[in-house]
Amino acid sequence: MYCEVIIDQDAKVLDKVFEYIIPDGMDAREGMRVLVPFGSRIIQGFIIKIKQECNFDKAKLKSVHSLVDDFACIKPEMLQLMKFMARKNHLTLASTLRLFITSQMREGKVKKLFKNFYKLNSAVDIQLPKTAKKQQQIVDYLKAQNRPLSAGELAGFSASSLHSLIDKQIILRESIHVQRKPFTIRQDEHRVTLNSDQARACQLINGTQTFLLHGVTGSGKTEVYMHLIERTLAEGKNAIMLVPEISLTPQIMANFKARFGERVALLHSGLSSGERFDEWNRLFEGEAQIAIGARSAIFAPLENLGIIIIDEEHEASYISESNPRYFTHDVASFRASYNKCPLVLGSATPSIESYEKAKNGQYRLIELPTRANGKEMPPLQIVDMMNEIRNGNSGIFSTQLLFELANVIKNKKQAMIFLNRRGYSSFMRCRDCGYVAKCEDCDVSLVYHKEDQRLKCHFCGKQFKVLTRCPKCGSESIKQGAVGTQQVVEKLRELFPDVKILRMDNDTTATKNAYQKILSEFKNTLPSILVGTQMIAKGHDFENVVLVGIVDADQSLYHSDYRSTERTFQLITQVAGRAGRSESEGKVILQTYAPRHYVYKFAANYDYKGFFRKEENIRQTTLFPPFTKIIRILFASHDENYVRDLLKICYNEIRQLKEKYPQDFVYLDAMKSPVKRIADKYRYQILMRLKADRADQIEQEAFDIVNNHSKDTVFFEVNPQNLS
DNA sequence: AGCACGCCGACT
DNA sequence: GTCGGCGTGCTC
Repeated sequence: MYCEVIIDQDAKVLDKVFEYIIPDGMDAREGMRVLVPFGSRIIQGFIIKIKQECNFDKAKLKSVHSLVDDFACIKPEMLQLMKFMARKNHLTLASTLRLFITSQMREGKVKKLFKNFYKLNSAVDIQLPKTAKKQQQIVDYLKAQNRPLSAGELAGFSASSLHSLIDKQIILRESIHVQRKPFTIRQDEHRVTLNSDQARACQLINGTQTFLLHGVTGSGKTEVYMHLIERTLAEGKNAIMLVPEISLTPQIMANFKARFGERVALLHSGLSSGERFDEWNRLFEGEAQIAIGARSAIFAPLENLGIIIIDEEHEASYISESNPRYFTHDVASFRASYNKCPLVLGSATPSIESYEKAKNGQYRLIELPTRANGKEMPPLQIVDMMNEIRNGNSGIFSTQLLFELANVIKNKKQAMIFLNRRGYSSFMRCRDCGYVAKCEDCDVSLVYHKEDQRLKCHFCGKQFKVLTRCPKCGSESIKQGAVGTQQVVEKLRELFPDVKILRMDNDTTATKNAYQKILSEFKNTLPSILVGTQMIAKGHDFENVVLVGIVDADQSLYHSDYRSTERTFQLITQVAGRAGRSESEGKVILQTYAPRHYVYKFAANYDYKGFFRKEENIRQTTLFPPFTKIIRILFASHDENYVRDLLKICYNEIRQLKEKYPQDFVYLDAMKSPVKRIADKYRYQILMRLKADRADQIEQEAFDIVNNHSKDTVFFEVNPQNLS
């Protein structure tokens, strides 16, 4: 017997099938991990097929060295998914396979947690010399406890006394597999009866379709999900639910634990690798039937799926932008159709792509048009900052926002200030010669962080000393550009010196529990103001928050990205939802320098459909996704001449492709990347836009061209999220 | 990725 | 004469 093996190394040249002989008597099955001789060493691989014949020269074939496990860790569905994903996203098979298992299942870095327990050997009489006092203490302690104790529980005694007792066989050591218990918060379950919209949604969701559940903020989508999962379990099937990483808060997890107890496995980034493995294993062995987690939980090792749910489906985090690049929606849709189960995409502000699919019938649209608590969304006021400047106010805050902030403080309530830029200010610029401080490896402006007096590169993380004089012209008049969260906090502290002002962004939540600490501090202080980036936009409901201020709404608008308007709309809707969650009246103030932009008109009325129609129309006339496909081929290398030549060669061949399909190309050009250098690699790119009908075929041909010339300096990206 | 093989410079 | 630099090419 022979087998096809994928080597667990992701160099592109190794991304092919290698054949091996299965030795007689070896119980090798498809999906198993194996060790195989490879060149002069022995490495790990995966059997993806077992067969009677082989294609390779039999004389050169080697035999499988050994099996790593006694089970197939990759199930048949996942082997098919591997092929699908690798083809669709131009990935190596090995890097795809690796998504399906936990990291420590590589390199035999082992698996189940075994802990040593110690107990008295009942078969021998305990006779200790009187001098061995320490040893006697251990024996007495074990007698008193009358159960096996772990090393931790015996930590009060010295290891050497324990070891001599083991040598004398008075104490026996045994290794017991223990389950790591990553989650302990308990919460009482509160079950809500579904309202008629929710009940109707649950009834409609069935069969093998994809459903787009468009529910306004606070319409109770989570209740629908819980109900659907409950129903799925009752049918004896399993469920996957994906949520954005940032909404994997303890509160949400506690809700699901309360409802489903041990049947749910939670996969989130806070888990240690050991905990992660145990949760994975509970799913693999069928002990848990529900997988809840961020993006990667879509690969949960569950069979017999009865439903897949993607909450907040518009979130960018569902698109993997690095290493194995993939779209979670594609994977979910593959698994749903393999398991013949429904796929539910839920959002208050669906992505334009998804809503378009619902509109043309690929998805079935289900709406939850009313808020479960019957309250209206808080009124949203747009403040024209140009007007403020004309009236002599060039500060960060408008008079309206300051007025409302003062009100909040007077009434001992809370406010949230949202600003999507961390740091103190965006860049340092010389007033005299216009010099802007840039990272020496990345060709991007450095961001000024006042607290630690550093200039930081948000691309590569490098830090630099603050400039006191311009390195170019020597002038000392160096000025800061647009404001960041640090500066907002500083200004607020000046304005309201007695009020607690907290900041939450990537910088203040770097340590493990900082996130929770900031939130609970905010919650317990009245009055108080929380300043933050995207992070504060999600999930947390604070009943005393009566004001939300969006300081510079335009910020996400000016990314050279076709999705920036859509994102701005989603962000505003989400942030606005933080105000007025409770009895007290809420209010949202949005500051902008472009008050006439259509996104604000629709956002102010929470008019998703109106926004969709406008945005759809724009994308259609300007030929952007979902009406076209954008392909970006990035070439990056330390050697600038090399990339430039490579780019030229590939570009010429792709131009011939354009001549072959002249009516399908909307755009084609080659250029330097917007960020010309990252981590000292020079970046060039080919950009193309293809009409949807034949895009897949042309994409493949373009990929083959590029892949022929270079296998490791090229990055092939479809509809990339950011074009740096 | 790793590792062997291979073909040129300065060293106990 | 040899040790060792890293370019090239192969791994079932």
